[in-house]
Amino acid sequence: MKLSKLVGSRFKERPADCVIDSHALMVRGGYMKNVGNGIFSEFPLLKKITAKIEKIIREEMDAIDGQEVLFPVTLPADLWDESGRYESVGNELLRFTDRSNARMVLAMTHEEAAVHLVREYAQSYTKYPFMIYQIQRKFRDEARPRAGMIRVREFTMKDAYSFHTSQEDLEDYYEKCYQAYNRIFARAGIPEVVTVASDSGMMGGNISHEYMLLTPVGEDSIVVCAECDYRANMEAAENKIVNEDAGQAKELQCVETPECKTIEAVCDFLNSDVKKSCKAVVYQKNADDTFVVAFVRGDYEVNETKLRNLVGGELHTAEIIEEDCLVAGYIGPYGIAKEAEVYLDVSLKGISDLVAGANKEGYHYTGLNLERDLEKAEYVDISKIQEGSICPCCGNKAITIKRGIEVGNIFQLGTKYTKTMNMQYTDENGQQQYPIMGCYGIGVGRLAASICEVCHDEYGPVWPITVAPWEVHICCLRADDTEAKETADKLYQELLKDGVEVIYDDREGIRPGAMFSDADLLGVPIRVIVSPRNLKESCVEITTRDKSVKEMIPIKETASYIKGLRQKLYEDIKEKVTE
RNA sequence: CGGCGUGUGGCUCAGUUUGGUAGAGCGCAUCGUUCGGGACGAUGAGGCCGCAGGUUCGAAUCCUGUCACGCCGACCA
Repeated sequence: MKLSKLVGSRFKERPADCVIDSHALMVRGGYMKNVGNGIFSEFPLLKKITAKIEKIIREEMDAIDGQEVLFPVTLPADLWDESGRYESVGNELLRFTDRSNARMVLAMTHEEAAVHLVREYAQSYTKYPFMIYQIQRKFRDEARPRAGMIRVREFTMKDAYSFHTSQEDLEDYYEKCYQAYNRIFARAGIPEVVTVASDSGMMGGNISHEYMLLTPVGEDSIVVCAECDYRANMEAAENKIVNEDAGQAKELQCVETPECKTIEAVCDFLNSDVKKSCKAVVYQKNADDTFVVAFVRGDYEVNETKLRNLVGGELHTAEIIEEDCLVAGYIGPYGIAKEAEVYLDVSLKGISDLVAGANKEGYHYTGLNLERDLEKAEYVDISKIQEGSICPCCGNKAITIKRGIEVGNIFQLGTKYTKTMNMQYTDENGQQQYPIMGCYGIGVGRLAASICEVCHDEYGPVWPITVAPWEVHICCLRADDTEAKETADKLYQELLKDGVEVIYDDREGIRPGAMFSDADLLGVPIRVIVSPRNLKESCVEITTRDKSVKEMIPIKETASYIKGLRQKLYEDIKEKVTE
């Protein structure tokens, strides 16, 4: 490929609306173009990269006996009625009607379609286990797309669905997939992707893992233990708290605390320790009238995901008005209105002397002892784990919080979809059974952007050779110089003949600086510089995009040197792939 | 859905406060001089200033509405 023909333009200035580097570089480099809110087109440059990522994914999925299929993007709503998700999923699911007014959806995930495809086929236990996957577009009407290709509304995803006749078999396969995913990310040049325990969310099921690329621009908070292997999404991380120094029990007193509506104000006013205070956070359940009040220690935050799982319904931020049974700013667990559903966080357990709202305008209690003063004090885990907290796995106070991009996930779904959609098989005893499912996703475009995010410098991406748009980039610095042109042409042809993927910048009248800048934006791992200056020494210059190699190579040895270097780059990546 | 912000040639932005009929740099085209980290000069093309109303002799500028995009939050396999 000659660079002069590559569709897509590169430019110097950072686009104004790009917040993260990978977004800015991929726009500047002519990789993609924004079409609408969270919707992008891919130029050839990005398409080449995503095609390589897809190839790696296909190879690894096929290696664990996956079979590629293709589901439609548009699905009749009936199918989503079967699983109940037409109703239960929020606005991320784009619903519309066709010309005959039939209800349709744009698929945001394909569990329903997968069950639909195989439920007649797989009526006998002899067909199991099997896995089907596809690499295809999805649409999710995200409330807030952001960060370029990291969070978009329409995107390419590999989604896989496995079907099993026993939990053990699912777990075996889950483990295989777990390893396949590690190989995929290592082969794509980001072996540093870690797995974390996660919340299953709307997918249902029990066990699930997310594959996280740790980077400060990530939008998920990841809990990592410095002492052991424990890693979890903040949403799912158990918060273990032991209030050892609980203090002396004191008399329960109702004290006046005027205009103290925040926990900080109360503690300031009473000159008390925030760690001995009780903070209330109020939600409303399922948009009905039920208030859900979560109490956590004053220095903790409510983990809404954990709370939502406990409550078993949707939660909305509540606004308390005067007619309500609660007193905004003065809510406490003692003497709270019976209408409210109350949850006490484990962070409150064992504190004998708490400051808490008195459920009365302008008053708080001091000396509150939940075990003593409440009829029933049950504690649940609904607070966010913090930096330095106790690791739920090893018990050390070694928790750190990092940021990560979720590049893939795997779920043990169980029978949620096979039951609701009535998919059954006959087992060896002639009994009807529901198959057990797993599902496994990887966002292709997000993966490409994530690689760029962790593999770039100030001038452009530094693509790992396994996903790079080309392997070698030839810059002919003076295409008007006959000798340079002929040398570069010849090298180009020779490399092509040997099956090397080459982009050849043969443009005349482009100054070296501009040519280098373009090459940096393309991020091709091996660069060959042919110029009159180098030719005086009968050499060409060969560098790597990451600057680790910079050699003058005699012209005659160029092709073999490049092939050797290419080989080495592939091997460097292969070394990090665990078998 | 709430808060904030921005819409002016392909890109980055000025001009809006105080209305007078649109600018700069980059990019693009042609010519010349240049040529190892985004050169210089000359000439040229390209914009009904997001859209719709309104005020006015006159609107990019003031008013009303609307749409789009971005950021923060809520939400999110």
